[in-house]
Amino acid sequence: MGKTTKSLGEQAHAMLRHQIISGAFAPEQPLRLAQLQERFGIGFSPLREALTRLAAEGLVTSEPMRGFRVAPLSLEDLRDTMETRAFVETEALRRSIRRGDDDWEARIVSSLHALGRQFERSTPDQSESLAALEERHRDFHFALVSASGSRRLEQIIDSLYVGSVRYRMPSLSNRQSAPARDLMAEHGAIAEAALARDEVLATRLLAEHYRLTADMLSKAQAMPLGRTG
Amino acid sequence: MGKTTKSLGEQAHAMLRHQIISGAFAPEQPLRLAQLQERFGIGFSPLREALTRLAAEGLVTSEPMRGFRVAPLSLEDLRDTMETRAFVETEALRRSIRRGDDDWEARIVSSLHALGRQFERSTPDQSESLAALEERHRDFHFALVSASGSRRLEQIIDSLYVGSVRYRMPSLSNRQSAPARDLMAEHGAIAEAALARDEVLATRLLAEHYRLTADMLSKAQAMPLGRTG
DNA sequence: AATCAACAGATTTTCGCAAATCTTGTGTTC
DNA sequence: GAACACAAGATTTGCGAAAATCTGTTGATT
Repeated sequence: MGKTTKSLGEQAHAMLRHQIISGAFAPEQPLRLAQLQERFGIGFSPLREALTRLAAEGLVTSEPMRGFRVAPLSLEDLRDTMETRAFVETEALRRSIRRGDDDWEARIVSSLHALGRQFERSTPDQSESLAALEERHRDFHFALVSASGSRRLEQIIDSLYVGSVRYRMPSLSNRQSAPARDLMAEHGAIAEAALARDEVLATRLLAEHYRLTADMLSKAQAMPLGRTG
Repeated sequence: MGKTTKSLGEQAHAMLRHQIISGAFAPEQPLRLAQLQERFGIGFSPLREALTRLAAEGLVTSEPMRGFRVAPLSLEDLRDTMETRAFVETEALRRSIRRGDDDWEARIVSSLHALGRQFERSTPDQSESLAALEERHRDFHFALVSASGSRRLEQIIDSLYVGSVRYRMPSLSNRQSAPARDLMAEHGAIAEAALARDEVLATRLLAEHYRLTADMLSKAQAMPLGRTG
C-alpha cells in the first residue's frame, strides 16, 4: 500500500500546525504539554519535537523553562509579511514567465480552474470547504511562481505563506469583506498576463493583489469579527 | 550574574550548528544519536530537539526512521543561495539607505573597522581567528542592511547567511583564493557608497561582491583543497 | 547462480519517571 | 495595609529503558 507510516512527531507537527493556522488556538495562548498530551493522546517526546519545529517555523514562540505559546499576530507583522511576499513573489513570477514551459502554463490553467470551481461551491459557513478553498488558493499562487528555478525562493515563498495564512483564515469566513472584491477576476487577470508572458503587467497585478489583500486583512484584524458586545 | 542558564537543548543546538558550519562533520554524514551522546555527554531528548531545529533551519536533513544527516552541499545550491542573497540584500540595503539614521551609519563604520582589524590580525592557519574573522564579516553585512525596517527580510537574510557560510568556511583558510581579491577594498567601497546614500552604486557593488564570492567559492567547491594524492 | 526468507545487530523513536524550575497562594513582619 | 519569604502545586526539562524499525548476513529454495 502507498501508505507511508509517519512518525508520531510528524503527525503531531501536522495536527498542531493545522490547528494553529485554522485558529483553534488563540494567539499567545500557552501550549501546555499535559493539555496537548490529553488532546492528542501522544507522549511528551513527539509533542516536544513538534513544538520545536513549529517554533523554528515561526508559528509558536518558546521561552526557556516557560514552555511554548502560539505566536502572536500584529498589524505590523501582517503588513511586513504581505509586503515581503509581494517583493519575493513578483521576482519569482518574473523568472517563471521567462523560464516557464508548457507544464508551467498547464499548472496555472489547471489550478485556476480548480480554484474557480471551489469558489463557486463554497458557502461561507462550512469550515471544511473553507479549508479546501484556502488550499486551492495556495495551489494557484504556488503554480504561478513554480518555474522560478530557485529552490531558495520557493522555500522563502513557502515560509511567508505560512506566516500570512493565519491572518486570512478567519476573514475567509467573514462575508462582509468579500463583496468589495472580485477575487476570481483578479486571479484570472494575473493568470492571463502570466500566460501572455507580460512580465510588467503580471507582476504589477500580483503586487496589487497582495496590497489589496493586506488592506482588507488589516481592517479585519483591527476589528475582529464576532464581537458584538 | 549575567549568565543565563541555557537549556541543554539550546547548548546542543549551538554546538552542533557550530561544528556543522565549521566542517567538523562532512556533508551527508549520518549523525547517530549514540555517537553524539558520547561526543557531547548529553541525553537523547536534548539532542533530538537540537537536530529537529537544525533540520528546520536546513543544516541537516531527516528521513523518517533513518535519522539525521548533515545537509548536502552542491554547486547548484551555492549558486542559488548567493543569487538569492544578492537579490534580497540589495533590497534591504536600498531600504536601509533610505531609512537609516545616525546609529545605522555608526554600525557600518564600527563593524567595518572591526573587520579590518581582524583581517590584519588573522593568519590563515589559526582556525580560531578564522572563526572570529567570519564573525566580523557577518556583522558588517548585517550592519549594512540593519535599517531595512522589515523583520521578515532580516529573518530571510539570516537564514540565507546560514545556508552560505558552510561554503565559505573551508575556503577562508585557503590562501590561494585570497590574493586575487582585495576584500577590504570591496567592503570599504560598499560602506562608502552606503554612507553617501548612493542607492544605485551601493547595491551594484554589493551584488557584484556576492557574484565574485560565488565564483570564487564555486572554484573552491569544484576542486576541494587538501587532496594532494 | 540468483532470489528470497529469516535472523541478529544496530539505530531510531517513544514512553514514563525523576529532577529542576517556575507560579501561585498563604502567612508573617514592618 | 503593603511587601516579602516560604511552601505547595504545576510545568518544563532531561534521562534511561523499552518498543518499533531498519540493515546486513546467512542459509535455503528454485
